[in-house]
Amino acid sequence: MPVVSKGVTKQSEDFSKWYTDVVRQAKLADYGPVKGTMVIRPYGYAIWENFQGILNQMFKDTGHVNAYFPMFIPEHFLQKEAEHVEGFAPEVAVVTHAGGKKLDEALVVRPTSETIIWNMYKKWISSYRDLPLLINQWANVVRWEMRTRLFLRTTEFLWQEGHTAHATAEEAQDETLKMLNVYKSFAEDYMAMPVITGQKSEAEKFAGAVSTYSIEAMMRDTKALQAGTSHNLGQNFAKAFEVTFQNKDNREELVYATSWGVSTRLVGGLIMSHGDDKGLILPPKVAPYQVVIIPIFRKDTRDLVMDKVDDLVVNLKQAEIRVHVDDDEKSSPGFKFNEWEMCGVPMRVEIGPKDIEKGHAVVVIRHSGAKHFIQLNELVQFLADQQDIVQDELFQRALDFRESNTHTVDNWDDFKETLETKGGFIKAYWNGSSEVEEKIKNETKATIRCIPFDQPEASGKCIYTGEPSSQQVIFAKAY
RNA sequence: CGGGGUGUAGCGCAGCCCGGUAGCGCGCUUCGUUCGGGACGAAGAGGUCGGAGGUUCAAAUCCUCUCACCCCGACCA
Repeated sequence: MPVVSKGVTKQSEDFSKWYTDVVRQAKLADYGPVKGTMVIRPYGYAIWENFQGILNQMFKDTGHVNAYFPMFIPEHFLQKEAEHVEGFAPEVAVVTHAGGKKLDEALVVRPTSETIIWNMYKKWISSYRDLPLLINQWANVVRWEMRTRLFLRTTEFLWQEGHTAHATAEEAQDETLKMLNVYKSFAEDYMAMPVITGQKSEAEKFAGAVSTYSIEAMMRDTKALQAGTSHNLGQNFAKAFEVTFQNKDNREELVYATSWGVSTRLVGGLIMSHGDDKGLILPPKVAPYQVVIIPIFRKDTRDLVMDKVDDLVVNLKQAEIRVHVDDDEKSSPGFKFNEWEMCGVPMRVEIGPKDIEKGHAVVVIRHSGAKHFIQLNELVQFLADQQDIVQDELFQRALDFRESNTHTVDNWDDFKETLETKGGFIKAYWNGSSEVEEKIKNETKATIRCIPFDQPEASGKCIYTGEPSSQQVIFAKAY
């Protein structure tokens, strides 16, 4: 029997399918004509714009300025840093022809901008007085990935990349961790997405970095998502691009560097942190619309209802609440309820003749389904109060979910058993060997997401070799 | 790159085995009735059947080649 699908695939049935269904049905994004490319549609882009607005302010508050560097990079730039070229070579797109002829030197389309930026920094930095240099750019980058998924991994994606230059190693390390914490605040306070901060293992770190730190979040299928990274690049790029400065003692020194970024992948993280079988659930602080009003009327009651709605809109806007009125007369209220639930608007207001008669409106909270009857004169205040309440509940719910899907194990059999039957994050000790990490990955598909800053007092023994170990790490299957 | 799948109306699909003037659902347009959890009726618009060759009186259907996309694995934010 042909089933006309209303709604989306259930999460419990097929999480991947659910994700794709939601992205498309909520009109966040669509596939582009070239394999792996994505069109970010207005509703999805509105979320990204909200991310940008908040992050941009956070960057400025921490002393950074924005700039823009070119997308085309001379091919030999990429080859200057050994690890860097090795890490990115397989996934760069290269332009060999332009202007109707073959180019003398091929141009790579930036997969990240360290090389072109450090090429420029060489020109700009000569004295300790030029430091620190704290620049961010909002840009697109291209990485030719084998397997792509909307928002999570696409051939071209949007991101921000901060690139800083410092006079000392300590300063660079401070900057690296400072920005990691900016990301943590953003994820938790705005996206309501709890994250674990920690250091990446040698195998997982950025190609060209001395050390990489990340924020790791758990999605609703209990898989891990690396949601942001911050790198201490040491003097690697300064060496490669010969960027030196004269210190106070008039001695020449190599500059210390950091870079840090988050991408449109965060939109995917947002979707998979909160969504349910009805569709998206957006935290108020990043939702394009925080309130949707659905007026309920017939021809003869239209003006009565719309008068109230118009008043309400004015007052909500005054209270700086992002509000949308769906007064489309072609679709029924029931249709709109489902539609806006799919789109994840945190709260919905229904106003019809019956409500007006009683002097109230109906408010339905998206994530809980809770229904409230609120007097019209208290409505704006109620909705304003709910913003924070909903925001907090979503964070708490996500945190509870992560905690209840995080398991600590201390022997290899339990490790495999837990991973297979329960999934989620697994805390276990590890001896620090890349070889062991590789073996575990091959045997279980689980990778070390990070070595959390938050470590237990006691030490333990390596989950794989049984050797004594002082570092507990988080294993998980990851996106 | 390995494995699997799909290309027919905007979307989802049937038709292909067994060749004979292209169909269904949703969506879209117009009009009317509806409107408090995915409304209904009537009338319409819309397709070089992914592309190129071939077989045939005749190809969406058979044959050959090709292209594209999706899903699952190895690499990655």
